[in-house]
Amino acid sequence: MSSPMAQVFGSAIDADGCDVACLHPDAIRPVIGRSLSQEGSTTVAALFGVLADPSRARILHLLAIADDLCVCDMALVLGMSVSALSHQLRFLRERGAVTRRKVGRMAYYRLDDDHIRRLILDAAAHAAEAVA
Amino acid sequence: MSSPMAQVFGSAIDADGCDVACLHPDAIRPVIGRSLSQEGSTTVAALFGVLADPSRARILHLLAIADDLCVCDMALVLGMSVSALSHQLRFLRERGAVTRRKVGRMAYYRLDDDHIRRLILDAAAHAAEAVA
DNA sequence: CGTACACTTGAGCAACCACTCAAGTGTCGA
DNA sequence: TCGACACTTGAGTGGTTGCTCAAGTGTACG
Repeated sequence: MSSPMAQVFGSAIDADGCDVACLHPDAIRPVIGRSLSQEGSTTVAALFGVLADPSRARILHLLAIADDLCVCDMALVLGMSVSALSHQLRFLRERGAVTRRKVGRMAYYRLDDDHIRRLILDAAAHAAEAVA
Repeated sequence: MSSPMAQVFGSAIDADGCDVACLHPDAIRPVIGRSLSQEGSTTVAALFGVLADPSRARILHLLAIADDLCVCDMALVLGMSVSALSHQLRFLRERGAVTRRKVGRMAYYRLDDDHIRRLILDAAAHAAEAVA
């Protein structure tokens, strides 16, 4: 197996075979082998996919500014059904974005991914700027 | 109309009405009015939606490490059909992520959003780390 | 016990998405 | 002027997704 880099970055074509078909060998030679691999792109897309839905963006932003919230309170603040919320929280939990703490019949969710916290807070600030 | 902040951040419920129905008034009062609005969440989701597809992630990453590439060369490097690529490039162009420069019968695309450039490069590096 | 409650889950459905295929536009060279 | 070429576009399609609705799980409390 090759290095970790080669697993995420890599190309389907080899550098030598290129010169035959491509139009601008000089333009593409420097990037051959440095582009995102299929596998790497799937990982990247999955990360952004977590944030690429309005409901999930609101859930994650809410958890980013509050520490710990139960499903019922989140549903109230966000104005969405408990069922829809639970489905999304399951999705987020399976991807490691949030964790659940059960107390009696309640479930408290917490944002558990600093990368995602940074992304959502940054994007929300960006969106506020764009409106201004 | 209210301030730009209130357009992006805001809530469907008012702070006073909460105390009746919610389970943890103290937990949610601090976040009332600070959560992402429907409109803000749509903007945020649209931004991440651009990056939430493996093919688009590879296209954008390729353009992030190369200045300027024609469709044909991109198709070769990425190993995808020219038609599929053109559809995605149209999508990216409509959202302002890339710009097109036409020279004769060729079209050169360039990444034209620094926010997206930072996001894709950061995420790709992150993915490489995760594999290691 | 038994009911109420907080949450979860499965089925089903309408909307969306990324692709292929085929046809179309505009440019270049012979 | 003709054909090859680089790219675009529209139609169609299989797959995914985010929701609702209804049923189910487990806990608390009388």
